Amino acid sequence: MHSTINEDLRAAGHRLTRTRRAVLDVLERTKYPLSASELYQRLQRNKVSIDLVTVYRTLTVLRDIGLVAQIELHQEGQARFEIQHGREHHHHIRCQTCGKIADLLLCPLKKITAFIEKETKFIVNEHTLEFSGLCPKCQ
Amino acid sequence: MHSTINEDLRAAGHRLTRTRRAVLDVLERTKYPLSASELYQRLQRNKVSIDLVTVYRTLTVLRDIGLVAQIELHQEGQARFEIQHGREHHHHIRCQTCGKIADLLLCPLKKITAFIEKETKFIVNEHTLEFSGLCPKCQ
DNA sequence: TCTCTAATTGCAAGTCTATTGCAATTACCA
DNA sequence: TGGTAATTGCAATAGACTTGCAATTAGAGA
Repeated sequence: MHSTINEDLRAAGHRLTRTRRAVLDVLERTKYPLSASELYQRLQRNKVSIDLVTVYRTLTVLRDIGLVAQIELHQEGQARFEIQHGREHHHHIRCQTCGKIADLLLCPLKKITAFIEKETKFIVNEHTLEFSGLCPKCQ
Repeated sequence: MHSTINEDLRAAGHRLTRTRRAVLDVLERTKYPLSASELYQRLQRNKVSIDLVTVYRTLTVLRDIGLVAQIELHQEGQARFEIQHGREHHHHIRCQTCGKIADLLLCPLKKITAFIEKETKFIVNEHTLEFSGLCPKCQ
């Protein structure tokens, strides 16, 4: 598992350091996308001393080579990150009251993307699709 | 047209001031969503002297009563605002190279929302759907 | 029209997320 | 083992957005 991650990093001229492993470990153990500062706090709790700046830089590298996905939820004011490597493309829903984030294991946008490309003459490379509402507990 | 806007404001305990009219005017004349600072610059160009803080506060009020929509595009790092009043619900596509933003006059999410509500037991109140890619000129 | 109150605004300062410069450290290939 | 490039921490900075507060303004009622 980590061997592929290592290869992906090296292919982009990067190294799989202790720091990066620690960041990936936290992300792999968390079932929802984390912000940089949440990630930093969890590292501290695990007695892993990594500067917040390094967390940001690590997330940027991991995102740029596609191991990690950057997610922006409506009006949250901060980016979140989750492991992408080995996971299906998916989206999220967030509770407007308690902030709980759940995965949506679907993406209904393939046909729509083709339609948009025809209509707008854009080439579509990415899309963002996030829902918000009230989770069962907060209703 | 402005009469309804006025009523909406008053219903929420607000006033339609010269300042708010100026902000709405700029938004109405612009065919794509503006950030607070872009809006501020346009006001200055029009010799309308409104503090940037007031622009932020105005946009918050207009958004909260539903006259204006707040849009967040992937990795832009700033919110954008556009007139919602009298317009169809729609989404956007943004060029990753030149930043051009185009409207997509469609929303494919009604059925999907019903499905998500059934699957997750969330009540869905909002969704964000934005695309990015390359516009015809930048391909 | 005048007055009074609450909403609005500008200015200064502050908060929070994220980035950059630079020197010290570390990884790893030859 | 040495040399070089990547990585990291620390300090400073940038940028979006918010808050406190005093001054101004709108407009409802007298």
